[in-house]
Amino acid sequence: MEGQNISDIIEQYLKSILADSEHVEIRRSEIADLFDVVPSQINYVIKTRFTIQNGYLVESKRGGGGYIRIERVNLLDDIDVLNTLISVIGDDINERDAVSIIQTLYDEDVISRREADLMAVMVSKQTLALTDRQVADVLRAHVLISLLNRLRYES
Amino acid sequence: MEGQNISDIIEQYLKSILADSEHVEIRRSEIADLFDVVPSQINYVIKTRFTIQNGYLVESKRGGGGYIRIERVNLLDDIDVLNTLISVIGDDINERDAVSIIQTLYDEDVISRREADLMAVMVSKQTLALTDRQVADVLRAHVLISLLNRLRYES
DNA sequence: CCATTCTTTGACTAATGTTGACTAACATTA
DNA sequence: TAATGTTAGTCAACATTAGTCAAAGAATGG
Repeated sequence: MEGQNISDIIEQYLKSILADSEHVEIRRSEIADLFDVVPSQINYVIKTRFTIQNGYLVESKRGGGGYIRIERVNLLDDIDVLNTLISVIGDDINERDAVSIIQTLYDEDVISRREADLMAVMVSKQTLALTDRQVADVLRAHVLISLLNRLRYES
Repeated sequence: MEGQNISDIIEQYLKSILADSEHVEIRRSEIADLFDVVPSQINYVIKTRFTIQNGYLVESKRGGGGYIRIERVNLLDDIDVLNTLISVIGDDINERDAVSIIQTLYDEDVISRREADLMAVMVSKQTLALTDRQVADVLRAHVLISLLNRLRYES
């Protein structure tokens, strides 16, 4: 079932630590050595198995004393709303549609008036001032999806 | 726990003093000796961790009796925080400095934790995913200034 | 058996930290 | 005032981590 491949084994290892602790902090090369894989495989495991959809937050730092930290977070009840809205966004979105999504979030009490205002500023044409409107639409979609993903959990 | 590298440890040391006092005045070589690093590492720590974006002012003097003085500034007391921070941003800004500014806004009770989190998402590299990093830095400055300006209204 | 998806690998890139040689500013003393 | 000593500042080389990406290999489903 599980544990067929090394990625699954590493996943289980990390999750066994996360069963007791709210977070786990690793040195990438150490875990890679422990399981005798190349360091980038750790990135693969994290990218495929410790996503925000699964309730995990990942942060890292490079350089001396660098680390990768995985944190377990509480997903909120608004998941369905958020999933629906994210699926609506697609690869690009114009300002009008973006604002209507933000309005929906406010109507559904997912965000406050002030948060809605900040988000609206963020997706406005004026803020995303780029010469290429297509690029701006793509970027706006990026921004919105990032924000919605952030709303999935609370810290 | 963080602070695996010596720069983090020195940062924590200085901040522990600043927790009680409005300022800390050091002799560079003494701190360098204390932590067994070269003197210029102290400059590195200050340059990366005690910037105005972080709410600190640094002044120093060379020659006999020289010193480095780090002061915690209360941006709210002085002038308008927002104006101060906006003037600091300039034409472009990297993610690190942007996050420092957002952190300062939170420290100064201008924004809530959640608003800070959302703003951090907005200025993150991942969100502002552009091929050209320079363009991303310019856009980030634009975004931050737009957000700060929005914080002026209502309240 | 083929096509598709998932996993593994490593070369290259990026970010951050550490070090030391050299420079600049200031103070003291001759 | 000039010379010397005592500090801090700058900068570039080097060191130490993690991230990206695409190609190759393995597993899976039809």
